[in-house]
Amino acid sequence: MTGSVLLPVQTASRDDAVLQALVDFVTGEALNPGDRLPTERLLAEHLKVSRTTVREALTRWQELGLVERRQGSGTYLKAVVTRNMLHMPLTLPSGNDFNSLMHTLEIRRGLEAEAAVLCAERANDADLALIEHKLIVMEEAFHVRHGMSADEDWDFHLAVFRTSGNPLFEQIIAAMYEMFHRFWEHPLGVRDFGHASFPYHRTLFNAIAARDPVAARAEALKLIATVEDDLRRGAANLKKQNKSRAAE
Amino acid sequence: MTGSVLLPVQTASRDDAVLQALVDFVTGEALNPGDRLPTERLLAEHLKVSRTTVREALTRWQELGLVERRQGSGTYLKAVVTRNMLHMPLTLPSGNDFNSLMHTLEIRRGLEAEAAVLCAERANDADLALIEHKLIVMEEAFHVRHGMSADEDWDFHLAVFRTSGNPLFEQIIAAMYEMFHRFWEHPLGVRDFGHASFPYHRTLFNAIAARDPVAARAEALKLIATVEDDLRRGAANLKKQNKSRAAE
DNA sequence: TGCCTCAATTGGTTGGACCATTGGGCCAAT
DNA sequence: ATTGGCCCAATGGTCCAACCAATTGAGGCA
Repeated sequence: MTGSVLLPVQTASRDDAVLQALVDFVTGEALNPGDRLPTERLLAEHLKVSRTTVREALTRWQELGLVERRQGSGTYLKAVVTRNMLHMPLTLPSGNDFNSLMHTLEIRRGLEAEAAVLCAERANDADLALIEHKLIVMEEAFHVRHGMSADEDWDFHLAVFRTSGNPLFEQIIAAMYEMFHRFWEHPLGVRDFGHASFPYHRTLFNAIAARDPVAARAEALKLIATVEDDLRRGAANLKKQNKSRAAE
Repeated sequence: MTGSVLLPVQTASRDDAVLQALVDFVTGEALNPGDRLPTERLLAEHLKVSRTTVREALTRWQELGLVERRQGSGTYLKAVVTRNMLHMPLTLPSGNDFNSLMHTLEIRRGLEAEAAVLCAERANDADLALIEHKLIVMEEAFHVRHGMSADEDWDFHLAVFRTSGNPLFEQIIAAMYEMFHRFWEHPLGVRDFGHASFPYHRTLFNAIAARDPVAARAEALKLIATVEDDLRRGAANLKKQNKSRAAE
């Protein structure tokens, strides 16, 4: 009896190999997003596999958003393809209810706080200048429009994430933003959505500028908390509306 | 000229329709994760489409992690399927270097702490019993093998994430784990990798069982910290090896 | 020049065949 | 009664050859 463990044998399926070969081809030819891939028939011939197998592989890339297929035209690259890509399929069951929206905020709560910490630890003077600039732009937009401006707000947060030195923050939180806003075209009766978060942008910046990770985390959490409050108010509004509508 | 709007012709490709029909079937039959779906041949016959089309649809579900196929056995549901699911597959480039791995740990630091908090707040007695069971299984495996066992370890954390009530934790952290495991297969000189994290599994459970969110966060952070230490040690080992090899 | 037509190209679908793996049932040996 | 080997039906994986449907561009025509 040895302490060793029996590992299952490697059985990489065929279309995995096709995908790998495709990665090699795309990187080898230095293809960029927008470029056209070879015909399915050509790929099948060159890779010595059937067209069916090529199609299964391409279907998987399509589902990941790496590629777009246009009947009669061809298959086009939609994103940069590299070896060692990290696939993260996210799916929310019934993504338009209050709970699902709140779930995206719970992720943001964890990640934005962590990003703020890293940002405060790692920001150099140039980073700070950029973040402050984004902050000022956002504040000006706020005063002009008497309300939060989604783009300028996002730009500010983006600068924070990038300064954290970890590209995953930007990618994942961007996905959360998009999930959130896909069902938030017009706020659920909350006219000044996001209004309450405004002052915490500056306090967050101050904490970062002071290189105070603990304070930065605290301010980031306060900021998210205001968004969660807004969401709860919106849900309450919606409930009221439904009730009065049902009473008719 | 009427005021009506010209909607694009029903362009939902065939396998989109198949997917929709599958959703109806799964919800109608009240299938749960782990249950087996009908044969591809049966589905093709009932839906009046070719088996190829059914396969393309199932391939997409597989890529989203909704379903798992086992040759010779069948196709099994892996997650809850509902109408109005919101999919957002996220794929990002990343390498197998030290920095990339550390980035995944920074994400885990933020998310596992948050998940532990939510878990401590929301766990009921049944949840606690399940988590404790996974913990015991993991501890037994540890004593038998004199080291951490990846599967049992993951099962424990999975139970925590699921109890948090937010499916996004599991999905995001699963991707982080996968990236880590890709690297783990080439052991980097650290024979007892993960060893130090062992005791914190029980302390984490104790905090959750005591419904103490603050303590749960603290224990989760300690656990991740040990993994970060292991990774740093591994990176140092690797560096040393390279240096001595270069000196030959 | 500008428009139309048509044929080649390309992804989408089909039916049918065969391969590889799985899992259960059966049976002989222990 | 249990173990191990064997077979076989069911199931996902791959392949082929043909046809359908959308797109594109070249060539013809007014």
